[in-house]
Amino acid sequence: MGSPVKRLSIKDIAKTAHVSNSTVSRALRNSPLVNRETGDLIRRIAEDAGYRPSAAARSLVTRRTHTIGVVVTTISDPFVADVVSGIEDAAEAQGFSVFLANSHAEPAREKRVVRSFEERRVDGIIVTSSRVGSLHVSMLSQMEVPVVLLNNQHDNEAAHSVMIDNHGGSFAATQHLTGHGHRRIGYIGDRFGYQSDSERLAGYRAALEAAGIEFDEALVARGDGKPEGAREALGQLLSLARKPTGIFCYNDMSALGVMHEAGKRGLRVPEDLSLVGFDDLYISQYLNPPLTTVRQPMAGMGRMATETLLRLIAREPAPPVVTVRGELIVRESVCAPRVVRAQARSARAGAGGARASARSER
Amino acid sequence: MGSPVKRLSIKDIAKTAHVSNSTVSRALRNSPLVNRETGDLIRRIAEDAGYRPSAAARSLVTRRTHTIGVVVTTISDPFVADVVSGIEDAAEAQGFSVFLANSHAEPAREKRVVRSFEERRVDGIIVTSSRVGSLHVSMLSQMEVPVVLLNNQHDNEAAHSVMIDNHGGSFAATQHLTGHGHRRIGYIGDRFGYQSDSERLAGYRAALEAAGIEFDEALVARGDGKPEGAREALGQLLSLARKPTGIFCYNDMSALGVMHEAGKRGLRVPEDLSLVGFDDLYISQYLNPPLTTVRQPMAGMGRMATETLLRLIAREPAPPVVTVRGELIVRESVCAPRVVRAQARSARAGAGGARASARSER
DNA sequence: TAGTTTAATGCAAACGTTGTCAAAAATCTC
DNA sequence: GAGATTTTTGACAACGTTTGCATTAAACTA
Repeated sequence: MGSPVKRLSIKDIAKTAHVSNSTVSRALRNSPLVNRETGDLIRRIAEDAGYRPSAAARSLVTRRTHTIGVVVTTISDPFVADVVSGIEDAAEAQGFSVFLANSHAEPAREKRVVRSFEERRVDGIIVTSSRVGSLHVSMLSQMEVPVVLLNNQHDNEAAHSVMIDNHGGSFAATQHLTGHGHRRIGYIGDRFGYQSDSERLAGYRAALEAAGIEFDEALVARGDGKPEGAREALGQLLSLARKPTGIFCYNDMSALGVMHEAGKRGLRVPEDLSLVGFDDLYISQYLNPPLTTVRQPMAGMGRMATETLLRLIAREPAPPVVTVRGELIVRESVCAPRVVRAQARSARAGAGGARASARSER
Repeated sequence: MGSPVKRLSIKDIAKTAHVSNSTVSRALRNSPLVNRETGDLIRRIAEDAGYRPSAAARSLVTRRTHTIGVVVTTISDPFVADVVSGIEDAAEAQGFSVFLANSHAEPAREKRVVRSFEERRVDGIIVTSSRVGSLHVSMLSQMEVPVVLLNNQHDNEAAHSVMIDNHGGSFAATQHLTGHGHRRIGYIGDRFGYQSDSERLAGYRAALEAAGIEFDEALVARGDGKPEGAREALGQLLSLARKPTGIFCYNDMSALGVMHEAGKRGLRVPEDLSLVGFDDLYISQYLNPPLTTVRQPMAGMGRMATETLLRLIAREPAPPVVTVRGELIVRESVCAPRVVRAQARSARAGAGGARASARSER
C-alpha cells in the first residue's frame, strides 16, 4: 500500500544526490568520466530508489531500441518454437529484447506486423520459415533495418539468411533407406511448393540416382507439412500397385501422420514400412518406434540468425548466408524391406545350415 | 539504392503539408478537430512518404507503450507455445505488441527479464506456468503494472489469474479409468510439488474415493513433467508386486514417455495398460494409440489472460481469477483391464451361449 | 453590422534521456 | 606559486511526439 504512483526520473535521482542529470546519466552507465565516489553514491541511491531508466526516452536520443522483431507464421509449430527459443536466448544475452509476432501467413496480418515493427523502431528483424514471398521481401527491403531470414522459402538476394542444408539432409535420409535395400521409396512432401520442399525432393532424387534407382513420379505425394496432410498422402501412396517399402517425409510432423495412419491400417513401422523424417523434433525420439530423422539444430539456428543480425546491427561484416548441415539421427523406424529380409534369411539358412538345424534340434 | 537514410518525423510531413506539427499529429489520429480536407491531404502525404510515427516518442508523452511482457519458463514447451500464440493473437488484435522472454526458471534470468520489462515500461505482464514462487511475486508486485498469472504454480492473492480446473479435470480423467473397471490406478505426477500437481493428485484421489477405491501411496510416482521422468516413474510403478492396470499422467508429455517405455517393455496400450493424459497437446491425437486426455484450451487461455490484462490496463474491472474447465477427450488409450475383460467374456459366454454357439456353427 | 459562437489551426511546454560544450575544480610542472 | 593539464561537473539543446491554451478564421445571431 502507498506504492509510489509516480515513476522516478533521472532528475529525482539527481536531486537527492545533489548532482546534475548529466552526472547521473553518466554514473549509471559507468562512465569513466565521473568520479569514483560520486558514481558509487549515485548508483547506490538509484538502486535503493528502484530507479529504472526509460528505454523510450533513451532510444529517442540514441536512435537504438535494443529490440528485434521476430516474425513467425505460428509459434505453435514446435519447429518454430525451438527456433524462437534460440533467438530469444541469444538476444537476451546481448541485452536485446524480442518482439514476437505471428503472421499466420495472412498478408493483412503481415502488413500490420511490419508496420508495427517500423513504428517501434526495432533494430532488426528475423523472419522464420516465411511462406510469403514477394510481399515480405519488398516490404522488408523498404525498411532500413537489417533483416535475416531463417529457412525462408523463397530466394532472396537482398537479405542475409541462415538455412538448413536441405539437399544434403534429404540425400542422407534417402541414402539411409537405399542402404537398407529399399528400392521403392516414397517421398511425402509439402504441397505448397516451397523452396525447402523442392530442395528436399532434389536430394531424394539424387540419392535415388546414386543408388541406381529410377525416379518414379508416382512415388511422390504431397502433404501439407502436418500429420493430416501426410495421412492422405500415405493413402495415395498405398493405393499404388507397387507400393513403397520406405518413405522419406518432408518433416517429422508428416512422419507422425504417416506412422499414425500406418498403424490404423495395420501396417507396422518399420517391418512393413520404413520411415525417415526431417527436423528431429523433441517428441520424435519418443515415438513408437523412435523416428529416424535428419536433425536440424533449431535453437542453434535461431542463435545463429540472431548473431548475424546483431552483427549487422553493429555494422560489422556478417556472412550473407550460413548453411548448416543436418545430421542423420538413426533410430528405429527403418529396417530392410521384407523381400530383402527374406533373401537374407534364406542366404543365411543356406550358408549356415548346420547352425540353424543345430538350433532347431534342441 | 538511394534509400532515404533519414527517418521522417512529423515535422517533415507538416512542412510539405504546410501545416503545423499539431495538425499533422491530430490528422493522423483522425481527430475530429481537424478539417476533413486538410486531414485527408495530410494522411495522403504521410502515406505516400511512408511516414511511421515513433512509438518511443509517443509513449514518452502518453505514458503508455501498448506493449505487454510475457514471461515463460521456456517457449519450447508445446503447451506454452500454444498459450503464447493465443496471447499474441489477442494482443495484436488490440494493437498491442508482445515482448517474449524465456526465464528458463533461472532466478538470475528472471530478475533480468523483470528489469528489462520495467525499463521498457510494458503496460502489463503475463506470467505463464511459473515455477518460481516468492521471487516473481515480490518482484512483480513492486511494479506498478498489472500482472496476470496463467496456470501459476503458487497461490498469489495479489495478482489476477486464469487457471485450468485441475481438480475437475483429473477427477474426470481418473473416473474414466474407474469407469472402465480399473481398480489399481497409478498417478505419475511432477516431482517439484507444484500446485497443479497437488491439485491433480487431489482430483485423482477424489475420483478413487468416489469409486470406493482405497488410495495407495505406492501408486503415486513422481516424474518431471517430461517423457524422461515419466519413464522412470513407470519403471517404479511396474516394479510393484501389484502393478497398476491404468495410469493417469500429470500431462501429455509424461503420457508420451509412459507410452514409449511401455512399448519398450512389450506392454501394449491400452490392452496391458490404460493411459490418460492432461493437456491435449496437438500431437496427442496422432500417437499410437491416440491419447485419451483432458483438454486445456491453451490458446484460449492465453487469449483470456490477455483480455483480463488489457482490461486491467484500461482500468476496467476484471475477474480476479477465471477458472476454465478441462474437457475429457476420449480416444483410444483406455480400455477395461484384462481381468474385467475376461469376466465380461465369460459372462457373455454364459448368458448368450446360444448366440455364441450359433455363430461358431457357421 | 457588431457581437457571439463554433471550427480550425498554431505555439510551446512537456515527456526522460544523452551528449556536446563550457566551466570549475583539482592536480601537475618547473 | 603561477601557468598548464587533467578531472570532474553542469547547462542546455536535441530526440519526436502529444496536448492545453491561445489565436485566427468562419459562421451564426439578433
